[in-house]
Amino acid sequence: MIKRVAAGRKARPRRTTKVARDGETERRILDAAHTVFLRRGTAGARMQEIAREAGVNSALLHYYFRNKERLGEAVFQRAATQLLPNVIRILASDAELEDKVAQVVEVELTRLSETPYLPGYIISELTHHPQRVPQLFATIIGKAPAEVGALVRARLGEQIGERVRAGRMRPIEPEQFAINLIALCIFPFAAKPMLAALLGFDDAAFAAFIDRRRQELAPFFLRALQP
Amino acid sequence: MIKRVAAGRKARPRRTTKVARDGETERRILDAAHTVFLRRGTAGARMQEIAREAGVNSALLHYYFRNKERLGEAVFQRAATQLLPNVIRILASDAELEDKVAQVVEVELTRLSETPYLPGYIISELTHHPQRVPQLFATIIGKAPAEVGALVRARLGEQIGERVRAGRMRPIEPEQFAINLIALCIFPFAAKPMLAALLGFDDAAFAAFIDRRRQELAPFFLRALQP
DNA sequence: GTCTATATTGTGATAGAC
DNA sequence: GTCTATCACAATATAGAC
Repeated sequence: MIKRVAAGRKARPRRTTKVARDGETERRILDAAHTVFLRRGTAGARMQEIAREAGVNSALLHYYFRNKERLGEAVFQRAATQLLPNVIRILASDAELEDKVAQVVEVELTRLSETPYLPGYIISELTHHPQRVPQLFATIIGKAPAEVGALVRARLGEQIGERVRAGRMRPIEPEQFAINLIALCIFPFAAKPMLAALLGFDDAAFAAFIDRRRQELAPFFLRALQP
Repeated sequence: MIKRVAAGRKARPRRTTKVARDGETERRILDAAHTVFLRRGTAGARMQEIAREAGVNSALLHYYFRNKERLGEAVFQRAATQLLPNVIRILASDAELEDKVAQVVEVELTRLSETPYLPGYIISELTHHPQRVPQLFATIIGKAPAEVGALVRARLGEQIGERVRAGRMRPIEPEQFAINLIALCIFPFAAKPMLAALLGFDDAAFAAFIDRRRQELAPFFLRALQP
């Protein structure tokens, strides 16, 4: 049992150096870690660089996150949370299939325009640590990954089936449907550095490219499904 | 000037331990490095692991490649050479547009099925070292990257233009054309670990998935371009 | 060319003062 | 909670024998 001194009053430490309220420092560190991990990858990231980026000493990183591995997991989960749950929610929703396509395009291109390094980082981590994928996914979406897959597959399969029977759509496996859509949204960002070199895109040109894409992509995709 | 002893005869060192003829050891090391770098990424790869994989001592890696960075570059160039030049050659060729699509699908899915880690590795490296991209590309394809981009763009643009004027195709920028096609080919491999978790694919199921894709992808893509 | 042994540096992590 | 100082070890790189 912990002895309470001055019961009813929160025990606050005296501020001898700069001290952040609430979880502000923790957040600053996580933000910095996010930046550095996305730029360098988990293996290439340096605790020292994160500390500098956060404006604190590297000992503090260990104070808040214990070690590099845990900090890396926190960053990965935060990053993956920005990428996956939205798509899953939309694809599993009750919206019309055509609306789902438009929504995925809109949501993903918007999100990725804000954090263009995200796909490269996620793909990189998944490729280099495939064994951790199931657990990480489970934490992010709160269900077993295979369960989510089955849900999306069933829901999409149903909607596709309806349209095929009505002669309005060509048969396609729901998995292929989902992957094609996601590929078209994500790949340009994952390949951004390559496109920059090959097509001479700077950031502005790339942004314009994506904006044009925002208009064209859903119709492009839906035409491919016409009977 | 180096003094020649026994002129006319190549100076060969005595074999005291196991010695490989030709460039066999160098090749073994490069193969091992390829394996390890693709699995762990450049930053995560360990010279020691590469040496073990190659069945030699790590000092030999330095003998042949001087340092880790150069070894990494050799691997990257070798890897990128398996992925890029084929596509570029096909897209810039004189073949009919529809045939180009079929060829790219066929060539890429075949190549990537053999080395599924490749896209994840390339994307990872590009993301984490964007500044090195132009030079690396220049070495691989023997031209300035932007030049290649312009070439492909011009050739595709011309072919698309013909078809649009003939009312056989919907207008699309050549850049979007190329990226959509490449995205549909490469993304499933880059996202393989994610798909494995979400859809419960093991290697055999993934291979079957790709085989079905091989049939469907070109028609799918071409339908999207119909007027 | 290939090895063993070792130097040198980089980097994650902890101790302890404040 | 935050810092300075330092430890311990991992990893790259080199020297030199064979």
